[in-house]
Amino acid sequence: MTVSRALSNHPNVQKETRESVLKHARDMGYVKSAAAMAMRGDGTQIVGLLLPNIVNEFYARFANAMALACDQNAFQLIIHLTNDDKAVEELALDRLREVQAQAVVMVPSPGQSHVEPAHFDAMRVVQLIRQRTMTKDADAVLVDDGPALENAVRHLAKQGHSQIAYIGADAELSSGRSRLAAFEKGLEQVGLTKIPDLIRTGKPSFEMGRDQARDIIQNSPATALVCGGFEISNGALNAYMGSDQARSDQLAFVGYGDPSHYVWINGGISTVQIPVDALAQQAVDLIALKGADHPAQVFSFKAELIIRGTATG
Amino acid sequence: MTVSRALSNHPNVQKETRESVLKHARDMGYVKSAAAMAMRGDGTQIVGLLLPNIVNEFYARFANAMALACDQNAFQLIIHLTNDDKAVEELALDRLREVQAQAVVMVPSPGQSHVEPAHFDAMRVVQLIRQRTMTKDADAVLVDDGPALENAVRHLAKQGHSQIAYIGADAELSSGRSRLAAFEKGLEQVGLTKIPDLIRTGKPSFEMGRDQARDIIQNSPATALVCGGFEISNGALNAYMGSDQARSDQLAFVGYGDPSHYVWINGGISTVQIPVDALAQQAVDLIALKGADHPAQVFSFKAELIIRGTATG
DNA sequence: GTGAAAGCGCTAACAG
DNA sequence: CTGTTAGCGCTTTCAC
Repeated sequence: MTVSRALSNHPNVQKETRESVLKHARDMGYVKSAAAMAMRGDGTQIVGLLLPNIVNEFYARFANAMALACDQNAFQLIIHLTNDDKAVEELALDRLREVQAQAVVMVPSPGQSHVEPAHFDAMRVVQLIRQRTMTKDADAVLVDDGPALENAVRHLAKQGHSQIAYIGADAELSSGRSRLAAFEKGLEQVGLTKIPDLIRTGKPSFEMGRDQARDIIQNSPATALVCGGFEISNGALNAYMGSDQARSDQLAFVGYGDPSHYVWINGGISTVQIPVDALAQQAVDLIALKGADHPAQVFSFKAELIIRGTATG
Repeated sequence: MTVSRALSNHPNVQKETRESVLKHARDMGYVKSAAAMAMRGDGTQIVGLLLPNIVNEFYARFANAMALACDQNAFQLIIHLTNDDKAVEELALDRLREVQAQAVVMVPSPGQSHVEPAHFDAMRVVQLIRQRTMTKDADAVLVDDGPALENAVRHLAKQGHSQIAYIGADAELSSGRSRLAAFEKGLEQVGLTKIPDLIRTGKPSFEMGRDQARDIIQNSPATALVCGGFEISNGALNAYMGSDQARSDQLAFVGYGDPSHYVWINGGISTVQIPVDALAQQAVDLIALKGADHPAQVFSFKAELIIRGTATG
């Protein structure tokens, strides 16, 4: 009827009629049914965000920036936590498909995608931080942290360290591979030999970082430790701060990601800083760009090494 | 047709037919349209969460717990950030109504609700931390922090402090009123007189906390500072850590909320610890309890004073 | 055991 | 300028 046109801003409706309709609608608190619109095929305003968790400050800041941007663009942001679990991730994607989400921004969980079926559908996909090859064309917003990690090793070597340990993700993740490669490249650049026992890789998590760091601190001759992952860094820091004061004072520490409190801890935690706001902005730009076709672009943002107290000589 | 019954687990369908249907559905990655279900009146699986922000570790942990619980209960969690702005909040609520969210968990923004219209509708409402009187029956999950705050004052007095400052939310918030009252009650209990210049209230935010703390540190004779809010605490801590080392060493500090890193900063930040996981669990229980009627219950969880380095004599 | 009809809220495409 | 028809995907009736 006419009210539909009035509410949809169609031209063919009397000025007074429209205003009357709009007023009444406002008075009775009417809102259009998103379900009906979706069913007609008008699409939804829903965007999904899949993260391992949301307590890690990096992810929290990313989610915060995205939520803000989504509110501005009249999107609804649905968040699912995957805990880096493939099965949970697939479930979340299916649920997003149920509500016909326009797009998903996701941190792909480790493990090769076993030829994912129709888990994506019409959703635009933006991969964050990590990149997985997938059947579906997907944009990617990545971090170029190689130079910063090499730089960390060079810096530590210059401080006289020759026993530099590394904790990072294993080769299942593209980011795990590339960070480890950067670390090793750094060693090579300064002429240090790779010590297998000081290189720990695995499924990245707070617990993994904490346990590996604890072991390194207690049982290895390492004099410096470099982290290659957000949760790993926090876990390792937990072990570092909890360890015997004298022992940790002898260990140089370089974290990954830059939670706001790192600057206040232990004279300042040195770290690889990731430009989280730029990443979030790029991700939102990609999903706001509801352009029809998908050129599947890849963006990369440079990380920076920040030297503070824990890595000065 | 028959496939509908098969997919909906109705009894009236041949075993082999059902299995065939299910198999094909899985193969082609079929998922039910949430839009169609919603339109029929079956309700949605959507739950809204309205928070001021999500970088503050308290809110992040709350959101994390809720997101996890929602995934388990097959809910979809839509997050909107209000930045404590009333207008933004109302907009977010309307958007949640559009998608027929089952429930909203919200931290009400400051300011009396100007007889909110139909902003709620059929959504179950759970107020978090703060409570606002509203036309709609709403559950509330609150923090009983009075005893902990009184305790903080008593502890500081016992350490010899007589010039104790307080930064908190103003009277627009029930929580602001009650925390201030608890602080003053604490003063009274130890026989200290209230010093108006050392009591700062206003719209709670990181900036507000930082600026007030900076002013107190630089221009007041206070020897101790108690915070009455999450962002205020982080802002004040920022000023505290950034201030002249000598000056801040002379100032005892009691924060609010217990971000994981407080324990590592400056010998340990004393603080009022809120049981965030219990709060989140209660909120989820309330929304999972899709029981028809609304008894509008109020829950209260006890906060605890944690004394660390910054409040020891 | 299976099929046909109807309706949830909305709007594009046609009448009038 | 305004009204009617039809159909988006799904599940209840109610026949068969």
